Amino acid sequence: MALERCLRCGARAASVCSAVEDADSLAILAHHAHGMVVEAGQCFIDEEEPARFFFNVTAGTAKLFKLLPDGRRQIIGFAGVGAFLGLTAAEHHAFGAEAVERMELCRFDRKALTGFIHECPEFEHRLLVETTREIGILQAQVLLLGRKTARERLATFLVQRQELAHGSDVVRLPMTRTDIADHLGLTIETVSRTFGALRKAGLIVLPDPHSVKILDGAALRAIAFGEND
Amino acid sequence: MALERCLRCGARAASVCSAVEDADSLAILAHHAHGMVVEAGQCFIDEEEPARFFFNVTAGTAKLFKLLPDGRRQIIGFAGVGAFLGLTAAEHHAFGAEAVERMELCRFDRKALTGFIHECPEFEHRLLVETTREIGILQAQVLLLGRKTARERLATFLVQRQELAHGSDVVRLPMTRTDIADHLGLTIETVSRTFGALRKAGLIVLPDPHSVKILDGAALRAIAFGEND
DNA sequence: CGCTGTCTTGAGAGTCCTCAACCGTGGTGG
DNA sequence: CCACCACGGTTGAGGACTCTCAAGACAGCG
Repeated sequence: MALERCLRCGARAASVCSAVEDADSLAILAHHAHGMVVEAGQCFIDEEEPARFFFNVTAGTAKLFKLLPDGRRQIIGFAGVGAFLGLTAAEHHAFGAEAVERMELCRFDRKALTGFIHECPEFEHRLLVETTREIGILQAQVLLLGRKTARERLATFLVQRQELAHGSDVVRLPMTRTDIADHLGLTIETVSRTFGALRKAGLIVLPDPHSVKILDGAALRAIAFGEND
Repeated sequence: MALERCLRCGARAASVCSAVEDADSLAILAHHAHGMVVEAGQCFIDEEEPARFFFNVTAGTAKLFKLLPDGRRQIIGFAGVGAFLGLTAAEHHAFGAEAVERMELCRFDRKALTGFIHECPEFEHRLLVETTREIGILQAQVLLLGRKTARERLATFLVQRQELAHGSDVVRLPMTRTDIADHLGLTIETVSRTFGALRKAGLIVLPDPHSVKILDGAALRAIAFGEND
């Protein structure tokens, strides 16, 4: 039954759902959950679209983006396992979402879940913690885009990715160079050149375009935090 | 008594406090509130400082900023009447706050208010709405910093300021050119030149450095949203 | 084997930054 | 009363970082 799926969910520990502990409430939550798969490159939230669903990422990675009429794109962030998407102050989404790699999602009807949230203070509390954390991440991104150089931006990105990988030396980058560029407010060429510069400086190795081996994490962090050029 | 002060508070309608409606809860909230005045230029939150207090802005405007070790500054946003400051996922503040003009604040002890919030679901719900709104604002700022030109950034800023002024043609800018530059990821010279360019184009008039009269709001919005050059 | 898509690398251009001078206002004090 | 200074803002000239345009390398795939 549905409840079992939630209990066995690999993303449960990382997600807001872990706030729901008692079996009755979890049964209700499970009842509203609809599992789905999204293939790489597929869009599952359209910017400006009415916000009908919430999504919980249970596998894979998504890119969240905003577009300008002439096609310029800014990737607001990447959503990995445990991310909760679709909360919005307005009645429509303020950004689009597209799978970077094959994803598994848990979809909730927005109206139904909104009612459930109101009756489950622990869930709402956990959401508040998550939105607060998200604000901190976005503020850091604002600093990056407003005041950091290309080199500092890429170093920051790599440090963040390494933290997501629990400090492992080898970091996987499921997104393309274009995605990284649109995330860091740069062009694909500048991203590529800056990767090359970090490699030449002996800070990283690039076995292939979708993974990085970090040789000198301390130096990378120093660059990221603006402690030297 | 304290309750009366909350009930008569001019910022109440605009703030999260309006979520607390019943008298008993409001009395508890009022009991934790400590009114204070901060003069222009004074700092009331230091970056990295342990987060001991929440603040509710009841008058004036603050700038919220992050610094890099070499002095580069990014203004994350401006906090006006009704803004609730100090929510953080970590135990210390991730940004500093300084009064742009004389301010009045309502200060709450973080631990005490956190306890209150847990017992007042309406308050927590309202905080979630506000943090969600804040996320939307920050995402728009990320788009601005990552992908907009200087002209588009300043136009966006003026449009936002006009909305805060309820659409009035004459918009007050309490902050300095340096503050605007640090908010838009530009230099003071570029801000000044871009103001000049918008003035020459007949879109705005600058009676003095701290106010703008908007002559062609539609054109300004078109520039802001990237619908033309 | 050619096609497609992604990434890399190079050369030149452009937007914005840096450095610098100048202007206007307000406050201070001789 | 006015010289002087501090501060914020404006304007100009030159430079730099990143972008644009372009070509080439490489892997995957029909």
